[in-house]
Amino acid sequence: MNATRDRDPKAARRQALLAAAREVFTNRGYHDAKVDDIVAAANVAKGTFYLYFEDKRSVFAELVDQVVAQLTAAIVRVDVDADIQDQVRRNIRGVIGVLRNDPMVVRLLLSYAPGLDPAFESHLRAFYDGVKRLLEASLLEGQSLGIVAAGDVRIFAAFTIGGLKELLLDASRAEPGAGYESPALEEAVLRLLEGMYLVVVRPVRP
Amino acid sequence: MNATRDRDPKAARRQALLAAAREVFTNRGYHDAKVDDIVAAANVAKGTFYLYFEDKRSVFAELVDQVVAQLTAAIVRVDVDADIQDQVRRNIRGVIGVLRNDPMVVRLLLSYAPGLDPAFESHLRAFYDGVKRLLEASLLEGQSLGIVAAGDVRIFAAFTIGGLKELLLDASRAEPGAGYESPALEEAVLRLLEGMYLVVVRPVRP
Amino acid sequence: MNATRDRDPKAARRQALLAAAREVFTNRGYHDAKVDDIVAAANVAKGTFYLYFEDKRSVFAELVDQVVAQLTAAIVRVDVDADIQDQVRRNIRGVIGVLRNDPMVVRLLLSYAPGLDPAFESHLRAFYDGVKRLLEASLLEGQSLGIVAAGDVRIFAAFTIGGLKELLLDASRAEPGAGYESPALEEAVLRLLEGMYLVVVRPVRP
Amino acid sequence: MNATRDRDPKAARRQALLAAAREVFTNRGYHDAKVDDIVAAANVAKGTFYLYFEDKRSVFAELVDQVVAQLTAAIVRVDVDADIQDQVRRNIRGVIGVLRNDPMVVRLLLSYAPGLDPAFESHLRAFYDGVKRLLEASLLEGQSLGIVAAGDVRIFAAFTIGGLKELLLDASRAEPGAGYESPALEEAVLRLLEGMYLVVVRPVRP
DNA sequence: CATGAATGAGAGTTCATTCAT
DNA sequence: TATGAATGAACTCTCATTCAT
Repeated sequence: MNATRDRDPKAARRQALLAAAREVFTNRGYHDAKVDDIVAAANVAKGTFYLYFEDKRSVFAELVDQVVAQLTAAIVRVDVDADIQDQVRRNIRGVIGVLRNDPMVVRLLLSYAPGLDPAFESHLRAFYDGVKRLLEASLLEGQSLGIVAAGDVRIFAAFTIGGLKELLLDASRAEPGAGYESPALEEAVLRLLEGMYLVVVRPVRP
Repeated sequence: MNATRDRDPKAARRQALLAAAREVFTNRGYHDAKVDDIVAAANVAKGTFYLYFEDKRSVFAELVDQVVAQLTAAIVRVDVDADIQDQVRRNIRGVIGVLRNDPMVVRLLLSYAPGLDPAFESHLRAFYDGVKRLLEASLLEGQSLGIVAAGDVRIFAAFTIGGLKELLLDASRAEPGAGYESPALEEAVLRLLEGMYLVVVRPVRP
Repeated sequence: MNATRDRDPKAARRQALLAAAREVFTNRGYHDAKVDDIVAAANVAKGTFYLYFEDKRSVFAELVDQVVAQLTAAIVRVDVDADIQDQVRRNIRGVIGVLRNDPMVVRLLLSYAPGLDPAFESHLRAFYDGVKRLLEASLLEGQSLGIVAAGDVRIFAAFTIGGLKELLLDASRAEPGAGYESPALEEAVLRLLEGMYLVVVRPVRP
Repeated sequence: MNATRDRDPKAARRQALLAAAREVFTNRGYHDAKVDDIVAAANVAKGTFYLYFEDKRSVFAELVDQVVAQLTAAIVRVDVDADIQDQVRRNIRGVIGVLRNDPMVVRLLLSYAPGLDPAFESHLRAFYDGVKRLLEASLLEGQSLGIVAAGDVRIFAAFTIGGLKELLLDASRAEPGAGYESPALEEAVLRLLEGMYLVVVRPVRP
């Protein structure tokens, strides 16, 4: 797993810088994180940073992209011929897993903060919009199949995403043992979604 | 109504600066908003700014406090002896009203951006925590009264707040006529909450 | 003459910075002149520099423009109905006067150095091209009037301009009393031009 | 012809670097030419550059020295017992030939730019001074022989050198066919010099 | 000899804050 | 009280040079 890191020193440096940047961005936020902090955390000289990244913005963008990729991989389209609840639960579990795996990402994604950086904002917005559209499409399909309640899917999607973000942010801040353990969280989210719009009982198939 | 503004020129300046700051923060975000922009929008000299506010951070904090006050005023504790649904609806309407009244506040609150400024972050966090605790307490009480479903109230509260934020952010960005009009929104949110945890006896329809 | 400097403190600062910049650019050249040097020479803080000038390049451009304006004012179009030699001599005297008045300008104009700064180079080139075109046009007209010898006016113009630049650069470096005094210089240049292409004997007027 | 390059790989590298440097300096100017550009053009690693040259400045100095050597070789002392005009013409042709042979040298020499680098400036100045002194000496001798008109030889020399530089710079920028072909240029320059100070007995035309 | 990753001293520029008028 | 010119610390990014491999 660490083959890359061990064998390819260049990739290792890159990883070290990314890790340092993630650390610093997480603790200080984008603007308060200075390139000096990042290189200090990575134990390299300042110039080295610019050997691996175009500029400060681009490291941040790369970190966001990593999370996006993980989330994209974690979400699968629901197959209506299989067990719906199980798939929804799996998606929930996947998303929670990605976000909890490393508390930094939640805060990162929460740094939506309009005006961070015009170029960067569109980057992050694009991701959210993508997820939202994906969810909306799924909900629409679900409605036509009778497994999602009637209602404005945009509202369902926005509420779901916002709720999840906030919930996971709380979870990321909670001490272990505070009842935010993953399986319980999954169950709770599933319940909420069921209450909101999911029609749990599988439609009878002829 | 404009008594303050007309009679007390000092307070008027303060208000003008606050309004200008709100405008600029809304359009540019906290970091990209320069004190120069604010004083330009307020038509005052730069030094004047520092006669009314400690520093840039403190204007922002004050704007947040204003919203907090409005929200606090908009939310009333549910009286279980009166019509529950009606009161919940009124609270929803109040919150939506405050936030939609001026799209800036949503973005403002969304500028949570950890690390904006250590001192400031705690300020904003304190507000959220306050709202969250208020909601949690209400839900707890509701549970004991049987009008809120069983479950972890922290999860209910977090999900509700996050969902509302996201939803209202979408609404603030939507064109008029896109179906995000207030009454419809209220209704939709009420339905969602009902599904999630509210046990509401639907008024009997003739 | 110093009314502006005395009465308008803002203009005075600007002048002080321009003077400091001229000094520093002259002694160190464009690239080696640091903004730090300029503000040190002007006895102001670094930030002050940027209150009066967009950036380093623009001070330099302004200095060049000053010289260009002086030169433009010093050169008058030759009126063929008046004493030609006298007018040519006056132009020579004017140009020499401007350039000698302050040795810095010669070095400044010699800093043509391709690649100084793409944006700046075109600026300086435009000036040279303008002067060259003006001279070419005058020579062409002179040829049609029989007061300029036959030949390629572009070559005449280029040689004249280059020769003058080099000569005045030498003069700017020479100690006083080395024989580069203005009247002698004027006479010598006039002789050179006469030899090169000027037909000195005024055409007989009918 | 390529003996050096073929047999001595070390010298070949050196030549490749010099050629690359000349190319890059020509296109970008001294300051805008980065060592990275040079090694990229030479297809060598960055460190290699420093195996062959002390630093960036010294490559530039060496290039200047090359031109100096070529020019020195191209200029022959005029033998007053032989055909004067012919020898002068040959010298002009030689100088033009060297400079036109490769347009880079003209721009290079024009990059005089005072303040490029204190140490470097004196280098380039020394060359100019050398050429100027050589020309002055020749002119002085010519005057004593009655083939150069009376006048300040420093002025003759400076004007000649500056004129030639400017003229050849123009020529280096002109499209082919614009009338700047070498023989015509030679002839024109000769005419100019004759007019300025050369006392030449025109060959009798039958 | 060759490499090219690493270095780090600086450069230009910004902007929240101060303070003499 | 109001002004706005002045400040200067701080930041991002560059690039000639070094040196371990």
